[in-house]
Amino acid sequence: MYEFFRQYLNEITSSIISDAEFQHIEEAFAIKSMKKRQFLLHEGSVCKYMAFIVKGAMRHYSIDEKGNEHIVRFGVEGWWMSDRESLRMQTPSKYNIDALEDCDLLVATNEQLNRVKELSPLFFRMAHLLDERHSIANQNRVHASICYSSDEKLLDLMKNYPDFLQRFPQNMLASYLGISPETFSRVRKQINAK
Amino acid sequence: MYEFFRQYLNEITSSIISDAEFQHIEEAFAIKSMKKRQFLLHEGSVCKYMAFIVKGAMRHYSIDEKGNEHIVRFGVEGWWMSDRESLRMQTPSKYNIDALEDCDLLVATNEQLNRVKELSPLFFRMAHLLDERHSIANQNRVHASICYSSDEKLLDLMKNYPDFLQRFPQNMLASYLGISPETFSRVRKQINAK
DNA sequence: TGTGCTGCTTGATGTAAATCAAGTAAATTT
DNA sequence: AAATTTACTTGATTTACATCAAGCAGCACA
Repeated sequence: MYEFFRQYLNEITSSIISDAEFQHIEEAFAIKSMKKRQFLLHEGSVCKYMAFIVKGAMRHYSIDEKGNEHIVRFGVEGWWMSDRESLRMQTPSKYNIDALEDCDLLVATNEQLNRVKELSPLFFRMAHLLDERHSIANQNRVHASICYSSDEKLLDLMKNYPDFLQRFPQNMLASYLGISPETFSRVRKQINAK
Repeated sequence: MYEFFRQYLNEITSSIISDAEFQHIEEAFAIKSMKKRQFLLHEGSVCKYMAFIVKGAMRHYSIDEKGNEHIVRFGVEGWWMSDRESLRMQTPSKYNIDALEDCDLLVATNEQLNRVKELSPLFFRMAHLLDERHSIANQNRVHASICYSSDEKLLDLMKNYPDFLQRFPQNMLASYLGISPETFSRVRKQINAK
């Protein structure tokens, strides 16, 4: 359970974490299992956890006045899930996070996170790298969302996250791209024809 | 020139930086003036600098095959400008950055940045906070871009960055929102009618 | 074996916004 | 001051995409 997390930390920081340091991290993160459709965060409440996904898949989304879901982010093994804004500022979230598959998570609260950042320099560095990557990924997502037509959006998705197409239903992928499921289906057909 | 930067650092970290520590920072950042329309980064080249804007305004944008500009970010006094992906990975950028007004900048290269992060814990903390904020801002931008119709996008802009409406021409604001200048003009009229 | 879900496709219709085009006003250049 | 460019608006037309609606296939479960 923690072994995968340890590997992840080594990899992302290009280091080998010591037993002593990993001890701190292990203490800060609790194991949490979630069944499909269970919620990690409900709109209106403050985000409790920063969650590392060991197994399974999740989605981070909002619901508008008309009841439409808008997925801002997916998460799979080796990804983090949280509403950072809500977690850091301790403000009510406008988002939901739930499990798309049965999940095994490692979760830490905001305080535990701050504590472990102080105790483990490697974890601190990891947090930094993570923010950087997250920042860059979001930048690219903004770019795609502003510049691309729906077929370009889909092609971009197919290129960057080909596994998502197998793993998630098309209506969710459509929501992620900001297009309707029908358009998704039609554009997909059109692309495959080539 | 550096005084504004020093204030900024104090503010964002909620600390008071020592002379000794600020010395390191001052050494890492060079003063750079730019005339309106001058480029800090050209598409295809590797981003040289992380730039702190002391005075003036800039834009970060791409140009598509049809020659249309897509602005992903504006920058004004107290904001940072760079293509982080290109700077950190030292890869060619797909973006341009140029000055919308005459600018005074403080610039550091990637190495200088790494060095000053090592030398100054406060600067390191600042970098961390910055990434966090940047991440959150981009998250919200993704959300707006996926969920909002064009009038909601404009209202969102008016709420979050009211000064931009005075400062930047409408065609650029339209580009930033991912809508056409004509739509911007019409939607704006419609909103003001209320 | 049926009854209802869920996921996906396809066609018909509607609509928001892009594009095209023209014109005015303001700012810059000469 | 005239000429040119840039910024913005307004109307007409087109287009991409959403919405509405129906139908089908696979799966769950009773």
